[in-house]
Amino acid sequence: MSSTAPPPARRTGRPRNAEADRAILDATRAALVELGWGKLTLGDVATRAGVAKTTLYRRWAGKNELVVDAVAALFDEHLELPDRGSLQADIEGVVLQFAALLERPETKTALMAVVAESTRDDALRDRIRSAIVDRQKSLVLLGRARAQARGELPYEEDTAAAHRNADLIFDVIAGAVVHRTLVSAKPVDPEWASGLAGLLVGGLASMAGPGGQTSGHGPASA
Amino acid sequence: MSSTAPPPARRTGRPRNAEADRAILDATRAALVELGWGKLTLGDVATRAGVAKTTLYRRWAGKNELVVDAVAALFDEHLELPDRGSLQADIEGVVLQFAALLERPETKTALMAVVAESTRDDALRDRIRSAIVDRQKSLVLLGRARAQARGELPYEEDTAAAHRNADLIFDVIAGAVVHRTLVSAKPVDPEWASGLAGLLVGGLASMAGPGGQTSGHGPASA
Amino acid sequence: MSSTAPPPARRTGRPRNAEADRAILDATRAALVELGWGKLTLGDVATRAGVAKTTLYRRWAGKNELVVDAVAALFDEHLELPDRGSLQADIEGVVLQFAALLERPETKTALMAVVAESTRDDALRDRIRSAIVDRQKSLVLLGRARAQARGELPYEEDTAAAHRNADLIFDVIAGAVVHRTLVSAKPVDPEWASGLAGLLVGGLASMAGPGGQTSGHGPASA
Amino acid sequence: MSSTAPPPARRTGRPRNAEADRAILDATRAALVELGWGKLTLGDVATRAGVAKTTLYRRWAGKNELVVDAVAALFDEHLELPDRGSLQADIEGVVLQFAALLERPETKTALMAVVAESTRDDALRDRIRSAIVDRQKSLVLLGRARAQARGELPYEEDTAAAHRNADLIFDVIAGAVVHRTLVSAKPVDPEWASGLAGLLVGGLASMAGPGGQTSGHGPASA
DNA sequence: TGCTAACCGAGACGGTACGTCTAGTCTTCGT
DNA sequence: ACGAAGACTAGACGTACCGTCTCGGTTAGCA
Repeated sequence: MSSTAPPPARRTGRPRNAEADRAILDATRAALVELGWGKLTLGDVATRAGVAKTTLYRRWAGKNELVVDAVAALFDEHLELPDRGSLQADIEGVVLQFAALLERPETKTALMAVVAESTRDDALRDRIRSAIVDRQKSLVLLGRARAQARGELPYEEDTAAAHRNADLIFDVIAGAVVHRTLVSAKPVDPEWASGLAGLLVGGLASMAGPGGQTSGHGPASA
Repeated sequence: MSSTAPPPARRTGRPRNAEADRAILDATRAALVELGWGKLTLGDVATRAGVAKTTLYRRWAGKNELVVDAVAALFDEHLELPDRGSLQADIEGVVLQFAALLERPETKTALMAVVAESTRDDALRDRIRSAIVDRQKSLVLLGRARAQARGELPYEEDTAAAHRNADLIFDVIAGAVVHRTLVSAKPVDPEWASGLAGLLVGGLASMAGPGGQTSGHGPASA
Repeated sequence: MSSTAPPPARRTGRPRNAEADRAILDATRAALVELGWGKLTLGDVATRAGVAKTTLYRRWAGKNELVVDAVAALFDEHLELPDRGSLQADIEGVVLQFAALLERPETKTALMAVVAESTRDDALRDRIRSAIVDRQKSLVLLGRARAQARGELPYEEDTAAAHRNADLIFDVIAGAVVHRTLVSAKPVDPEWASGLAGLLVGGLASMAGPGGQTSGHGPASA
Repeated sequence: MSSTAPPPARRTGRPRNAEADRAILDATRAALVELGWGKLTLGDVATRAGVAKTTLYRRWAGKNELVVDAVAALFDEHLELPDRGSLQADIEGVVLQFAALLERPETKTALMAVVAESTRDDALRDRIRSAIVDRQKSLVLLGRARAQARGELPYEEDTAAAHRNADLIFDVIAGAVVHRTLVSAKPVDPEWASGLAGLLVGGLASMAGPGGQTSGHGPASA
């Protein structure tokens, strides 16, 4: 999460001011909310943080890296998955939790901005994936494991298929929430979350039930 | 969809060069693919279009407006929904079609860029919605109507619930495709499309079958 | 004095609006006073004159020509030389008269502007000379003739020397007044005019008296 | 003479590159000769000087200030007054020296341009006065002191009158040379210089002789 | 205690693009 | 043919940030 290149164990000289890191990331988030990605300038971030521009460039390589780091921290804190007793409830929980995160202006702006930028920058995409996306995906895996333990879902024997399935569910949940929030610009309220969860639980059940195939070219409910 | 301020029927003075509009929008798309949103400069667009910068600023207020107009045209051409005989097949069709659109570099870059910018600009969001999103949503409505005609889905009596349901399906399909493409950065191939379609058809069936409830906190398939 | 190319007696088509010429020149002078040469724009002049830019360009070739024409008129009106009875008084008179002209903001600004431009444009310099300078020089010749008639100055026999002398006196008077007004930025009051006239009368007398030499490398009053 | 805001002894930050100042002023003079005031662009000056436009704007507020500084340097180097043994010869010397300076294309163009602009800008006029004019005036004072030491001119007792007198002589010399060069567009050759010097020496002698009055409304040679 | 290496702030540097403005030309309509 | 309106190309304007580079000064840890 921290800097681009973790300093290779310096031993001498004045150590870096640890407070500066925090001040810079805070300032980045604040500036992002006020100005948006396009108007965000590193000079302004430095001023807000009470730090010289040099200091900032000494620690991050550019705007992208800085903003990804600034946003990634938010995802660390706010994603967990308390066991709510059923797959339906667990899905509703994670949907609402993710939505709450996305409603925060800094998250919304920052996430879309870095994702947009990542369409042209593979390194940035990898960075986003490891810093943000993979953390969310683990929740999906956790939810599935719980549902399997409860007997709501069968244990998957084909490992590759299991992977594909988890990826699909993850893209559906995350994508739907993001699209609802940012594109449709409508609220993710409990009712909507329940609808989405119901759709998914129903779909998963139908796929698991009749023949257990997770993917196939034939009709799903034939 | 056309220019920012549709000229209010001027009657005097030299008329605007209609070719210029086309040249500018073409140049914008080309520059977008080569350079990406961040490096796109209006001066460069003007040069490519063989037009003075002034002409460009006379017709569009800024980068956002220009790019939205340049991109909106792409969405006009490529969205249709041939009847493939089943709900499952129709969904697969729309998913693959939308994915094909998103794979094109100019669409990918441009769409994400304007969406990102729209998180800070309500006018821009409305602009995107009317130019791009609403057109896609009509495909969802068409698909549902066909499925109902075929007997695959029941007719919804509660109009409000029907609306909510269509919105949900739309967010799920569009969101999942976008997330798969841009965030997960994996291909939307027929297999994945089939999986998604199967999940949705199953889910829709389960919601319609037992009690027809679109939202409920109880287990979906108990 | 009027347009750059005196229209060669057109006979067909709509005749030019004669009022427009006057309105444009008035607007030019007004704009010149308010904005100065550097900030004067032809578009602004056209607007002030209630005339299209095209009309303006059809009649004058550019900024220089327009401003010279606009300024030349001012010099027509204000130069005459009533006989005040002595060379000293006549010089004081012409000095004060010229100074009064230069104090007017439009004259000051305009004259310097076109003179400055003329350092790079020989055609413009000739234009200025015939329109403005030569008119003033005739006053010097008139004053000398009167002084000779009164017996204050001897008749010059060497015609070339007489010419040189008149040129010198003209440069001294005009130059001193301009320098006092524009560079030293101090008023040309009667006291100063008297001092200058006294200096010149004394100088002329000393040159005419001892040997009549207009040029000589020896001391003037030894 | 130096920069717009003589930096009040900054102590922090990277110090300014002293060579840049010289390169910019040199480039300004060169561009002025080639292009003239009207076509001179600061961007071009920056390019010629091998310097960024920003650097130029950081040190001078605009075209006027830059050109005044660029020209003022010439006056520093090229104006001095060697003692030539007599008032007549000293005046001839300063006239020829000043004329030589004015013949140089950059001086001619630049001086007239800034003087013209100064008719609308008091700050610019003060700048010109302190940077250029006052330096020339000191030569007049020096010449008078020498003439007084030689006994060619009496010592002035009335200090105010002495000031007025010096101002008059200065306006006459400078004004006559400028007018001859720029308006009459004729050369300042030794013959003309001698004529002007003779006129002045004679005038000064006549004013000093009879009654010593430097200014008066009565005839000068009564 | 003193050395020394890495830090820090400030701010100038060469660049690039911005969005605006003006010059001077061209095109259309209406008189 | 003219006048008015206004679009056109071309290019300078002065500003804002970029990311880099000197500076003079500070602050640890090792000797």
